[in-house]
Amino acid sequence: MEPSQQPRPFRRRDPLSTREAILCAARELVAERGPEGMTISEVAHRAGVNRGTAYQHFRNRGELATAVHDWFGGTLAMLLSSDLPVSERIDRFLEFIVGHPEYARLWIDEMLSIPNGRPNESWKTFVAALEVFAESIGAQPGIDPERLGRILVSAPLVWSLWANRAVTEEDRSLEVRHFSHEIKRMLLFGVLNPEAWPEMVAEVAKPALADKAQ
Amino acid sequence: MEPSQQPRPFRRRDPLSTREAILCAARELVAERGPEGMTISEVAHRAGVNRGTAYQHFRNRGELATAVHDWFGGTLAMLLSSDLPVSERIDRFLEFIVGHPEYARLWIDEMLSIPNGRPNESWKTFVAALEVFAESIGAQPGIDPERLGRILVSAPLVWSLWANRAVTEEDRSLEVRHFSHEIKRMLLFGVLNPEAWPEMVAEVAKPALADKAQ
DNA sequence: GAATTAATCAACAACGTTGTTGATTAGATG
DNA sequence: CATCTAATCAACAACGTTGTTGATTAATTC
Repeated sequence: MEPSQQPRPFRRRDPLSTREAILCAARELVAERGPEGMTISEVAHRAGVNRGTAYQHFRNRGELATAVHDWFGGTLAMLLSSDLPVSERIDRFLEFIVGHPEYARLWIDEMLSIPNGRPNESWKTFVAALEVFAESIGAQPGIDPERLGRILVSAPLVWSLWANRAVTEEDRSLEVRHFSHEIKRMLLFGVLNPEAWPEMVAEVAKPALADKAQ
Repeated sequence: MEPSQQPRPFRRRDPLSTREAILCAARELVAERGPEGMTISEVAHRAGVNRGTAYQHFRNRGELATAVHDWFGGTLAMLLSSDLPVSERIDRFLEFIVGHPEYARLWIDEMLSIPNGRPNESWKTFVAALEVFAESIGAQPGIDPERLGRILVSAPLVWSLWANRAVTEEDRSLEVRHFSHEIKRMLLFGVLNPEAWPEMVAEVAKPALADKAQ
């Protein structure tokens, strides 16, 4: 490597947007390769920034990782709470999550790593909202908000990442409509025809804790 | 590091179980840290084997990774097909998946990385079985097998990893019963009370493709 | 029991990543 | 304009991982 004749090519200084560029690249990388796959080198490279600059903004790898994590927590609440009617809320949610695969991936990682991380405030408020809903006239009786919440969130997350295999924008929005239709259908009517499954109906009629007792 | 006086401590030779130990450690590691988090060094260390030995059994990191992948594909079919009644099948599935978190994690990675990997044969047969079911008297009308399959599989997978935070064995089996109850309830009755959501019922009555047309 | 095979390991070189340091200078402040 | 702060970068050392090679020897075969 010969010493370059040209003066060092300094970039225009704008620490705020530099930091944002680094964070953005980090999110992207975590989304692509999972949290362990993110390296400072690659992040800096993608952000078009010297590796040392990244260390100026984030003390070390761990701090960058938690910064990604925090950014995520911030936007999560926004997504779960809304005053739109349910049907539109579902569509908005699905569209957002398909349009932001890095977000879906982060969310899944978040769900899988709660023991290590801090407790998640926005998740609690989401479950609280489900509890209110479960008591309302619009809900089926006997709902378990905590577990239903897991189902309602995780299924679209995993699906959305899968759906992003679609190449064209058209294919993607078609897939959104298909999934939206199926999940609404399921929410309204379930999957099994109760008349054909009397034993299961009887089993579910009992509370969960008594199921396997005796 | 001084040269050791003792003769080199050779381990009893048993290539088959050595290979199995390496594969097992690899699975464990992929489960814990995701596919990018698996290093040959750590795998060898956990398997109690010299790193060079690992290279004797697997040409390189990639080959070990696909070996893990293949092991997974093999056991997948077994899990999805069964002649048990539905209710028990659900319980067995949930118990297995909670008892084998490394499997759940691998499965999720698999679902998220289909574009890179080879197409998944066992998934196709699973969807085919769902198609047959969808036409049967036991099913609700209008089911979309492909999308329903995603929901039915991904939700328990993500839940199971979350459920493994439970410390005691008792807590875990309690959680299994709760989730089992909720998912059966949902399969039978859905989530929303159709009478309270006439617009959504009307929306779902139309086929998915016509939803947003006009 | 001698010769062969191959399973196991230690040591090596090449490479990538990490975190640190010191030099350079853009932009802010006086 | 002179000074100061801190944003940016290049270079460095320490470390871990990768894949290779050659030595050692447990099993197997003849």
